[in-house]
Amino acid sequence: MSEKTPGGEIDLNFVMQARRDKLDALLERGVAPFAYGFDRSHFAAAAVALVPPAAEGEHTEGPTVRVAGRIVAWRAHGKTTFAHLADPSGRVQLYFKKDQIGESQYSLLDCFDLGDVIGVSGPLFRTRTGEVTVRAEEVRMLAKALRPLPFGKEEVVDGVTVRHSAFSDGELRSRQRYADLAVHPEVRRLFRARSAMITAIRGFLNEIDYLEVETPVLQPLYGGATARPFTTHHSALDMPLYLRIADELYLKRLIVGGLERVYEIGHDFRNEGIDRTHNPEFTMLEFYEAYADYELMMERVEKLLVCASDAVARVMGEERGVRGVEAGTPPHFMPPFPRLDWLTALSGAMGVPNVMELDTAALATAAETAGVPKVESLSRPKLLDELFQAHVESKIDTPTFVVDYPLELSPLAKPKRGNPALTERFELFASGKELANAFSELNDPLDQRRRFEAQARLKAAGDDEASGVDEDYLRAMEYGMPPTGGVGIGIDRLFMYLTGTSHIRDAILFPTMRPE
RNA sequence: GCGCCCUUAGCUCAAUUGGCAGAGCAAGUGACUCUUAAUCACUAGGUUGAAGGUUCGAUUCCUUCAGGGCGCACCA
Repeated sequence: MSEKTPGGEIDLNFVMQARRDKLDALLERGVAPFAYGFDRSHFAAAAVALVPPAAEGEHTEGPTVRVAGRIVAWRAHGKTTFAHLADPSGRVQLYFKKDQIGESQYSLLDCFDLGDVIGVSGPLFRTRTGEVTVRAEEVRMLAKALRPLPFGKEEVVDGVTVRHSAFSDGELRSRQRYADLAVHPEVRRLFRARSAMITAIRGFLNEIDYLEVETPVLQPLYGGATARPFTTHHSALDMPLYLRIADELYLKRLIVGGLERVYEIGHDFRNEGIDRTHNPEFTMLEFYEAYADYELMMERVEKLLVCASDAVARVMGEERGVRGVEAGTPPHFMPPFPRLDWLTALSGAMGVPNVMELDTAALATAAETAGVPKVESLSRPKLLDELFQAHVESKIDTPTFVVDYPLELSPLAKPKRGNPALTERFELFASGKELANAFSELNDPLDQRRRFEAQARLKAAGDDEASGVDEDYLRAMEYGMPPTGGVGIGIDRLFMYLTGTSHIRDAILFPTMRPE
C-alpha cells in the first residue's frame, strides 16, 4: 500500500517501486506501457477450441490468433517462458521462446508482471502435456499494472480448481471489487448470473405486455412501506426530499392513468442497520396489473421465478465450480407452488381450533412458549406474526405461497371476499425466507385516507418510520383506480436464494461500506 | 442494540506457561529453451489494528477505543 508521507510525497513500497522501475525501463526502450487498443481475433476459450483433440503423442498445430487479457500466471525458465492469459471467456497458455520471438522482444518480458494487460499473436499448438497454447510471435504491453493484484495460485485436483493463498478477506473483496473481479472468474460469473436473472425477469414481464417505467427516487413524501428514510435537501426549491423506500404509490398512480401493466426495477433506500441481509440501498422489483387479483398474481410470480431460476442456472452451469466458493445449483422451481392457508396452518401447528379466537394473553403465553423474547411488549398483530414465523414460516423449505393474512397484519391489502377478517394477500416463502409479498391492492380512496391519517398520527407521535398523508396519491385514487394486483420482490434476496449466497455483500457489486 | 470470536509482511497463515516475530506465495538477484501451485540458490520485506496498564521482558495477560466476523432481534 502506498501511504502519503507528511511531506505529501508518495512513498511507494518496494513491490510497487519494482513495477515503476519496469515502467521506466519500458519507456526508455520506447515502448508505450498504456496502449490505445488491440485487434483481438479470438477470446481465449474460442482459441483453445480451434485445435482439435490430439491423438496420442501427436503435436497438433493450429491457426494464428491474436489474444488479449491479463497475465494471471507466469513461469519463466531462462530462454523460455510459459504464462497464462485470462479474458472474459477463460484462460489460454502462452509460450515465449527466445529463438522464436527474437532477442529484443524476449528481453521485453523482463518488464512484465502478473496483472499486466497484454496482447499476443502467434500460432496455436499443443504442448507435450496436451495444453493448447499460443506460440507467441509478437507481444504488446497494453496496460502496465503498477499495483500487484492479489492473485492466489491455482491447481486442478480431480477436475476442481483449488486456490492457494487466495484473496479471501470478505471486506477487502467488497471494498476493492475491481480486484476481487479481476482475480476471481467465479465472482464475474456470479454477477453475470445476476444480470441474466434481471434480464430474464424483464423479458418475462415485457412478453406479457408490461411496461417498464421509472418513477421518482427523490420524493417529497415517502410511503409504500414502513421504514426510516434517507433525507436530503433541494437547494433551489429549498425543501426536504426523501429517497424512496418503495415504488408502490407512484406505480399505482400509473395504473390510475391507464398504464394497466407496469413494473419498475430500481433501488429503494432504507436508513436502517447493515448486516448479512441488509444493504441501505437495494434492488426492488414491483409490478402492478389492473383487473388482476392476488390469485392471478400468484401465477405471475410462479412463472417469473421459473424464468429467473433458469437464467441463473444457465450462467452458473457454464463453468465448473471452484472449491471453497459458493456455486450451488439453483433450486428448480416446479409450479404450481403449494398454497398454505395462513389461519389453518398456524392453528394446526399450534394445535388449536382457530388461533384468531384466542385472546391476547393466550397469544402472549403461546409466543413465550415458542421462544419469542419480550412478549409482554408486543401488540396483538405482532404476536400473531411472531407465532406464524416460529411455527410455520421458519419450517417452509420449498417455495410455498402463504395466503389470506389476517386484516390486522395487512393494512394495505383488500379484505378477503367472503371473510372480512382476512385479506387477499400472499407471501412466497422458501428456505424459511420471504421471496415475495403481494396483494389485491386497496383502491378505495376513503379507506386509504383513513390509513394515511393513522400513519400521520404515528409520525406526529415521533415514529420516524411512519409516513404522512399523500394528498396527491389520494387525488389520483379519487379519479378511480381499477382493481389491481401488485407484487414486490427483493431482487438481491431472490438472487441470494437462487445462488446459495449467504451474505448480501456477495450479491451486490458495490455494497455500502464504512469509509476506509 | 445484546452475546461470542477475530485483527501479525503485499496475500494466506504460524509463534509452546509471558522469553531473539516466522513460513509459503507475491517481490528483487542469479541458474534453467515444453512448464503449469514450475524448480533451485541467495536477498529484501514488520510501529504484531490504536492508546494505556501489569512485568526485568507483552504478538501472548488486563483496560479502553477502532474495524471486522458469527449468532440473536428487525426488515426486503
